[in-house]
Amino acid sequence: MQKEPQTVFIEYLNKNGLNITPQRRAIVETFLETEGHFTAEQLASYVRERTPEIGMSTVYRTLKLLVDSGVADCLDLGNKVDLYEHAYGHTHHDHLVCTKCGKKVEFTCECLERQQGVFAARHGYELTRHRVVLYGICSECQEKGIPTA
Amino acid sequence: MQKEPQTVFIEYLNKNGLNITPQRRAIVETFLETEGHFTAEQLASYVRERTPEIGMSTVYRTLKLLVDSGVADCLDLGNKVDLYEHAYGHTHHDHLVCTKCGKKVEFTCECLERQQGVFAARHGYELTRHRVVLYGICSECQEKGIPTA
DNA sequence: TTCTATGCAAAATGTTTGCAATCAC
DNA sequence: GTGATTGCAAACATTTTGCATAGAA
Repeated sequence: MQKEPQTVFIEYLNKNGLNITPQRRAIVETFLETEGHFTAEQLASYVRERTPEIGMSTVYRTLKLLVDSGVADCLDLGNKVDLYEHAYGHTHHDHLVCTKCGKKVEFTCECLERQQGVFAARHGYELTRHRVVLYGICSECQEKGIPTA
Repeated sequence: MQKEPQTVFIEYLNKNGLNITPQRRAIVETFLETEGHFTAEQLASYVRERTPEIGMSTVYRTLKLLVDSGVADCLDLGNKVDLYEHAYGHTHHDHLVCTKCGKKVEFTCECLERQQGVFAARHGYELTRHRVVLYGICSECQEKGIPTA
């Protein structure tokens, strides 16, 4: 049986002598209610729908705690914007991104998972993580048919 | 027999009604003399060693032309900084980055090259490109032995 | 001469930080 | 009370843009 993500976060706060504040509560709750991939800015606007008086720095700072506690993952899909997604209880996956509409699909590449260690070892690297992003055009955007420039 | 990269760039300029200026000349030459991965800022400082009066915007604008012409590649290795490398006459490769010292190794993952089309097709995507970055700690940094926090 | 390019300074972007006031425990 | 937290504004780093001047063809 697995812990609730909230619990994981609370325990992380306790363990590190950090306080549980209304802002942090609102941010985690909103974070967990929001599926998919979103920016800090988007999350902030969702949080403000219920708790209007939250500053961006608090959102950024709390997101950092969420990542450290293992509840959130921070993705860099190559847009210069950090995206966040649920991490706790989710298995590792990579992303396929539509370059027209931005739609994202998750997938797992078993072969890369297997192979990456081989490359790393070959060059004497101790692997910590990887990032695989495939870029393409999704079927809907292909139909809309703006030809690929 | 292959064209020289300079030639490719000059032809690109001509074809698009763009001028050949001393600045563009200095930037391409320096770009081609510089091996590896470097930022726009670094390239600018190399160019200025011989041609001191070059503005950053010109460097950025010219790098964009170099990428468009196929002479340069622009990489995003997850540092929020664009890195540039030689593209013309080089085959596609991915990168293995040391998270301590930043050292980069290039490799090719045949299996991903083969597999990526399968994933894309499965989700109805028409693939355009991919980005694979493996992060780890290189052998030298392992020896220096600052334990992985 | 005509259209493109340059360099500067200012804007834009997304994120981080300093700090005084405030809150959790 | 004491130390952690907040919100603001300012700082940041990187890249882009507007514009008047200068340059290529």
